[in-house]
Amino acid sequence: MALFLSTYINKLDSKGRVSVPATFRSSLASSSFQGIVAFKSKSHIALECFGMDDMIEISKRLDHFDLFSEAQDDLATVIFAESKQLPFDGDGRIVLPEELRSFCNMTDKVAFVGMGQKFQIWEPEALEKRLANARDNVREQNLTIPASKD
Amino acid sequence: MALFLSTYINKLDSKGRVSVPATFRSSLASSSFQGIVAFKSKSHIALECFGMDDMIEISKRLDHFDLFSEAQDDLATVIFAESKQLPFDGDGRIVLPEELRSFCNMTDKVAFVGMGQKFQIWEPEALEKRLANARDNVREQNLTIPASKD
DNA sequence: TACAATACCATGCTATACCATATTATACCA
DNA sequence: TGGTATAATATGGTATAGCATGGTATTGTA
Repeated sequence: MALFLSTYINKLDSKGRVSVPATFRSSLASSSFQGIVAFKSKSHIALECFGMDDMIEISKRLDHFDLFSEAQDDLATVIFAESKQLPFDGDGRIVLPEELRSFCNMTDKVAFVGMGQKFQIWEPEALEKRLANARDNVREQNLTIPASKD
Repeated sequence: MALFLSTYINKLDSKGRVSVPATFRSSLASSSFQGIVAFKSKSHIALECFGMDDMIEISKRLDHFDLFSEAQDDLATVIFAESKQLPFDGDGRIVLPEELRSFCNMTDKVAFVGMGQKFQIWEPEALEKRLANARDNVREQNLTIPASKD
């Protein structure tokens, strides 16, 4: 199973290209598509990123709804219509489309943030603020990780 | 497995021709028919599109209704009788028949909208409204992807 | 024979595949 | 433990192939 850890900051070139951290790429090596799938986060000014296999998994779960039901339609629209398929080039880079870059206010550098099964891409300064905020939330609410169900 | 992702806007020429996005075509490469199947959506001013292999799959699902029940008959009529088989030309284009274009109020551009196992074709401005609507529905009803059953 | 549908061809553009360099991290050896 | 060699990674630039698009020819049909 793919597991994305740690944070890496890489450079965005004039064409919107950026190297995906090598450790993230190796997590996706066995995927059916050499690249990532990205879409705008619903809760942050950032991009949510998955491997293609996870998107297929999501698609299968949606099959539990009736094919033309409203819920199925709304979810599929939000998730799939607004996502972008970003293939690796020969050197492990992706091209971040202008639309996604401007949504995140990205200029010359971006941060890849491991989140376990998925990862996010942030404008580095926005990420700093978010991290400080997340630390506060964890401290104030004494958030903990649930015990294993095994 | 074929998965349709993202949204692409392509030009409709004077003969009603339009390029199917290359990524969608490659999802259909292994299909038994080189082209798509399209029919008018029941819930939107848009076209629902599948590969031929998925139409066969839908047909199997309909078998779960009683063979001569009203529901089965209605659905089968709407989906199969009113659907059009649109073959690719040598350059990966389809011809959208006048009847389907006018149903969607299409003029010079159309949007191909990935929905996972299917895709839709929209008049671009109508799509914008639909996207906003889908986002609202998901937020208001707290729709989420069902958890895995594993 | 006239019309419409479809197959075929031609072109500009853009995405991406390729190559070349710089930089960093790692491994090896003293 | 420290320094150096080496390999992997990140980055920058260029060439090319594929794609979207426009047009023409040919076939079938009424």
